[in-house]
Amino acid sequence: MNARGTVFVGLSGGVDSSVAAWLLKEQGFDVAGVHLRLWESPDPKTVEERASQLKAVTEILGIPMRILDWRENFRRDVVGHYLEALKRGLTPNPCVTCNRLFKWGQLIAYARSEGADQVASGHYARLARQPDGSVILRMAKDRSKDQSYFLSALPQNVFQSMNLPLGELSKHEVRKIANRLGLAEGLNQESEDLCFLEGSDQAAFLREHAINLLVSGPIYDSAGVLLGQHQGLPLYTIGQRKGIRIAAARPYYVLRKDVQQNALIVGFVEELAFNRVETRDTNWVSGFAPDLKKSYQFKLRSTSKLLPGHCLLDEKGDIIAVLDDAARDITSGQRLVVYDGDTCLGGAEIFKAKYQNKETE
RNA sequence: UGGGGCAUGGUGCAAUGGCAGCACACCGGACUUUGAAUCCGUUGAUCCUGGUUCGAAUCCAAGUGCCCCAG
Repeated sequence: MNARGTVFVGLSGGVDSSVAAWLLKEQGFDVAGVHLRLWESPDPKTVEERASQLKAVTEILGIPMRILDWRENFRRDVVGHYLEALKRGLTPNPCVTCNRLFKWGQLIAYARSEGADQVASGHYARLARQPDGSVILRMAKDRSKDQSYFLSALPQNVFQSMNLPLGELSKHEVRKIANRLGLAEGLNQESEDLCFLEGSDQAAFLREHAINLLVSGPIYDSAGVLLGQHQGLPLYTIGQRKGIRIAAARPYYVLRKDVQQNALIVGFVEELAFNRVETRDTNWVSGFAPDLKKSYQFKLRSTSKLLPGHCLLDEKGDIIAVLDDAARDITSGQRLVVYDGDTCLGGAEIFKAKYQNKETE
C-alpha cells in the first residue's frame, strides 16, 4: 500500500485525463485508471480505436485500468432527461447531469466500494481545504480553461474525495507534459461536442432517436407577424441565429419558444436582454449562504465572461440572480453558476429569465 | 389594358458607359467536455431579344413579368 493512498482516475482517452493520471503517479499515489463506457458508438471501429488508445496510455503510464459499462444508466438518466427537457422547451445541459450522476456521483460510490481513497479527473479547476475541513471549489489557474462550472452541481461530500491535478496548469503545460511522455500520438482531439452525438450534430441525433420531437411549426416576430416555418423547437435555443432561415436586413435571433403553440418567436439582437434569472435545484458547494448585500459574479456558460450582479433567494432558497448589466442569451434549462472572485460558490438550473427595469425593482 | 414605375445571387439592396459589390440566408472551418453566440472563409446574379458603342447592369427599341395611379 502506498503512503498517499489509492486514487481512481477517470480516463477519457484524451490528453487531459492522461496527464492527470501521470501527475498523480509522480506525486506518489497508487493510481488506477477507470474508463466509463457511457454510450454505444454506432461505429465498431471507433470503439476499437478508443480501446487501443486507452491501452496505449495506460501502458505508457504503467497503471492498471478497468472499464465500467454504464451505458444503460447513462441512456436512461442523462440522454433520457436530455430528451425530456427538450420536449418541454428547455435547453438542457447534459454534461452537468453526467458529471453529477456518473463522472462523480456513481464513480465516487464505486471507488469507495473498491477501497479507493480519492477520485481524480482531468478537469481544470482547483480545490482548497479550509481549516474547518470543508473543501472549496476554485477556478483553474488558467481561467480560460476553467471547468468549475461543470462541477458546481456536486455536493460537499464529493469534493471531500476529489483530486484535480490540472488545476494549477495551463493547457500549454499539459500538452508539453503529454508530448514529453509520448502521449500525444494517437490521442483523442480534445474538442468534443456532446459525447453521445458521436460526431454528428444534434439535428441528426434527434432525427434518429427522437423524431417525434421534431414537429414543424410557425416562426413569428415579436409583433406576431408570421415569418416562416421552423423544423422543430428542440433544434433551437434562446439567442440562436443559425437555422432560422429568414433573410432580412439584419440577422434574426431566437427570442423565445412557445411550446403550447409550437411556435418560435424571433427578433433582432436588441430584443435579447435578460437581467433577472430565476432558478431551481440550487446547490451550494460549501453549504454556503450568500450575502445578499454583496456583489458576486455569474457564469451562464462554462467558458464565458463573469457577469457581475447580486443574489436574492426565493422562498424555497433558490437563487435569483440580478445582473448589473443585461445579458443576451440566458436560457431555461441551462446552469447559472455563482462565483465570489475565483471561488465557485455553487449553481442552479435556470428556469426563468426576464428583463426587469432597474427603476421598478 | 390609359398613364407612370420597376426588373441584379435564395432574399433585400448597390454599382458618373470602364474588373458586378454589400447585408441577410445557406454551406464549410476555427472556438467549445452542453445548447448557443462570436470570428474566418467558400459558393452563388445583371428577365428575354435585338441595337448603339472600343466597351452596356447602365443608353435605345420590342417582348415578358410585377407594382402604382386613373376610369
